[in-house]
Formats: sequence, C-alpha cells, structure tokens
Amino acid sequence: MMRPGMPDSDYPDVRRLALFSEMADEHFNALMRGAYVQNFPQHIELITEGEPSDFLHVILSGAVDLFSVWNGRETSMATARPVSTFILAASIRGAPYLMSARTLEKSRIALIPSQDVRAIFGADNVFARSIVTELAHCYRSVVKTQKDLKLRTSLERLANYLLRQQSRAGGETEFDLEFEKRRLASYLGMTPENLSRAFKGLQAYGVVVQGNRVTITDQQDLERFAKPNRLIDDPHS
Amino acid sequence: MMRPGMPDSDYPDVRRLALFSEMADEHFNALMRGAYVQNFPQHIELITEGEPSDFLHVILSGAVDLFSVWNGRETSMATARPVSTFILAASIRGAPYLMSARTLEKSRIALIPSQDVRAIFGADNVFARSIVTELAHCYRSVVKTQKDLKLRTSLERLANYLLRQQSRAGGETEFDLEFEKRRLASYLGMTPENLSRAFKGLQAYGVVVQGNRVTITDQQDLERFAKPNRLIDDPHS
DNA sequence: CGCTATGTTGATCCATATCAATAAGTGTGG
DNA sequence: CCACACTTATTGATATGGATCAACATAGCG
Repeated sequence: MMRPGMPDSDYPDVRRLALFSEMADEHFNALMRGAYVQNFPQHIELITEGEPSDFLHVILSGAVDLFSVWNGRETSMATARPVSTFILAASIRGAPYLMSARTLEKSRIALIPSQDVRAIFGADNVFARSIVTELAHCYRSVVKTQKDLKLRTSLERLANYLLRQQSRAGGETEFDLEFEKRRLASYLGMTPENLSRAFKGLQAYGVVVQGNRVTITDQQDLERFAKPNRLIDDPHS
Repeated sequence: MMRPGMPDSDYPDVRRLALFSEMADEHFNALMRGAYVQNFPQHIELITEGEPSDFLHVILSGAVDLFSVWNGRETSMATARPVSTFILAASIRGAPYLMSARTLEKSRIALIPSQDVRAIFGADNVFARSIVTELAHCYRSVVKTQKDLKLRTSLERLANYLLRQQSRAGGETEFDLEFEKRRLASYLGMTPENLSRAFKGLQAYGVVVQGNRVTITDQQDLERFAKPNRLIDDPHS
C-alpha cells in the first residue's frame, strides 16, 4: 500500500472538480495530504459492493465501470470518467457500497479517506455546500436514468443515448462510442444481441455504425424518433 | 394563497424528521415562520415536472405519488408518506422538478420556500449535515430501485416488494397493500394485467391475495424464491 | 499468426404488453 | 339507501419486444 500524500502535480486536476474548486486552500491541502494516489491496470476490481466505504474515489485518468450483481446477473450502472468522483454517497453516510467498480482501462485514482471528507465537511461551509450540490446532481442523474428505463423501449433508449453522446462530442455528425458495445448494452438494459439489432433498427432513422464509429446521417429524423427531453437527457438540467 | 406561518401545532411533526431534528431552535423556527401549510383534496396535482422548484415539500398527512411522463406514457416513481420531504434535490439546486406529484388521498402539506432552505443551510452546520445525509439516503434509494429494475424480473420484483412491505408492517404474515394495484404495477414497472398474473404466479410460493389483503403462508418458500438482498431491499443499508 | 473475447446474424422461446370482455368495487346523485 | 356511472381488477386471447441458444465472423492481443 502507498503512503498517504498526493503528489503535488495531481493537485490542480482534483482542485478543478466542482466539489473541491471553491473550498479554502487550507482545507483542500489537508484533504490532499491524507489522500493516496494509485495507478491501476485494466480490469481491476477497485470496489466490491457490500464492503464498507472507507474512501472517496477521484478518477484522475482512465475509466471506471460501476456495476452491480444479483443472483448471478450483472448490470452496468454507470461509467466514471476523469475528472470526477464516485461513491460519494456511501462515503458520506459511512454505508456499504451499493455498486462495485472496476477499471475499464489503465487508470489513475485518488483515494481520500472518508473520515477526512466528513471532518473537512464540518469545518468548511463552502465544501459542505459543494457536497450538497454534487449529491443533488448525482441523485437527479439516477432519477433521469430511471425515467429512461421505465418510459422508453430499448430502441428509444439507444436513439437518445446516441443523441446525448453526439452532444458530448460537440454536436458533430460523426463520433466514436466511448466503450464496448457489450457494456453499452448492459448500461442500456439490454443484451448484446439486442443492441446489435437495435443499431440496425436505427438505420431507418439515419444512423450508420461501423465498428465504434457512429454517423448520424439524418439528424432531424433521428430526433423525431427519439423525442429527447431535457428532463431525461439533459445532463445539467 | 395562504399567508406564510405554519400553525404551531404542526411544528412537532416536522421537527421529528431527521432533516430538522438536530438543528438549532432559532433556525428551525425561522424556517417554519416562512412556511405555508395547505390541505389538499384527493387527486390534486401539486407539482408538474419541468417547473421551477420554489418549495421544499413536507407531507404531514395523507399520501403523494411522484410520477413522470414521457411521450404519452406515465410511470410511478415513488410514493411519499408522512412524515417525509420530497423534491429536496430540486429545491437545493434550484433546478426544475424531474417528477410530478399528485395527492393519492386528502393530504396536509407544508411548503418551505427553497430560498429559506438554502439560507438556513448556510447558517446552520447541523442542518447542512442533515441535508447531506438525507440527500445521500435519497440517492441510495434510487440506486437500489434501479438495481431492482435491471436485475430482476417482474415476478421477482413483486416478491421482494411484498417482503419489504411485510417487514414495514412489523413482520406479520398478514398485511395490507398500501395503495391501488394499478399504481403498484406502475411503480414496479409492469402493467396492471401483468401484476394480476404475477400475484397468481406467487401462489406457488405461498402468497395469497384477497383484495388489498396479503397473506404470506410460506415465508421460507417466498424468500427462497425472492432472494432478498440488503443492497437492494434494505431501506436503511 | 493463431487464440480468445467480442460482435453479428439467425432461429426460437419466453416474458410482458396489448386488446378485449367481464366482474367487482366505489362514489354520486336522485 | 339504492341505482347508475365510472373506475379498477381480473381473465382470456393474441401480439411483440427482447432474451436465449447456436453458429459464425471479426477484431484485439499475446
């Protein structure tokens, strides 16, 4: 195990996060001094659901899959990408993790002891406010995902997912899927076979897929089918 | 519209909520003085999704359905029962409501201006901490619901729902469903017809339903089928 | 290069939705 | 208090979205 103390070179990346950007220097530095930074190879399980949550995780580079298991079945719940935190809620509550986490690729991750987070929370009102904002945002994200799952068919979910990704990619008509189709299927709540067929089904609405490359050939048509809604699809609303 | 100022007789009920129980009297009273209390008849829409969130709602008596709509479809997301708050996250963020709310029965509801909540949040560290705890709890509840939806079939969801309700009812082998089957179906992500058949399907595992009355005749058998899991079904975990 | 995991396609099965008809409640006004 | 209207619940028949099983293609990767 590494000794605590984050390399100074990582400070700015963490500091840039909304969660940490407004707090007092003194408190931020205290948090960082108690933090560990580790590099993990691909496909390492960082967290197993049910275990006590000792650290707030901050992903500095790479990608992490948050997934859950029940009765031999597995589903992908979300993907964490730099720079963001994950399992904030478990850390705050001192409750067991509800989701497992594994690296999708080589990743650099900062681990901040949960007790430090709670201590600084009590000492720094600005930080406390940031945590609230962040938690509220996380909550609303999950609610949106649940609406997506309950109100839409898998074809509609895929169509809207593609529109969201396109938007993230700057609105270009051509962009890359950011992870394996296998995992995308799980994230969208379907099987890989069904995803394959769904992509073909969207050809009728102007979507062309070759490998990881997606091309939207008829934006209007796709949107007419997908009916994106800001209360489900807008990440900031 | 009523004038602000909550009747003193309602104070204790609100005060009892974890969100408010620890804060300073001074701040609590300030919040209550700015609050409105209203009695609503059955089937009134209190909140429409997409509207700006001006009030934190506290349900003092009755029951409220939180639901969402997209493209002509509707789904029940959760039920709020006394005494608890709802739409805390939207209030905090000053963001539009993600869910609509309607009374399921005659209900008494307190409305606390969101700006007051945010103001007291800044002035009272204990209250701030309570809000964080509450938000983290809400977040984890939705994550559990999402796991339930993605990892289980509708029959399994119903079986586990019944076990949770039984637990809430004190563990008795006999208890009442707390709302219409129609809404229960929507909450569980299925049609009323399918729910009807699911109840019949659970007869094989020792479940008898007559109207709203549920009897668990073979606890062991039902649990063997349902495989309840604390990371999905335990409301406090 | 092959080996292994991922992706695609086809055939079939199953869970769940939809449509339709009836029954059972529930509330309302005469 | 009853009769009517209306909503909800059940049951049956059928349709369909999506899963599963199987075969094959493809692409990374050692």
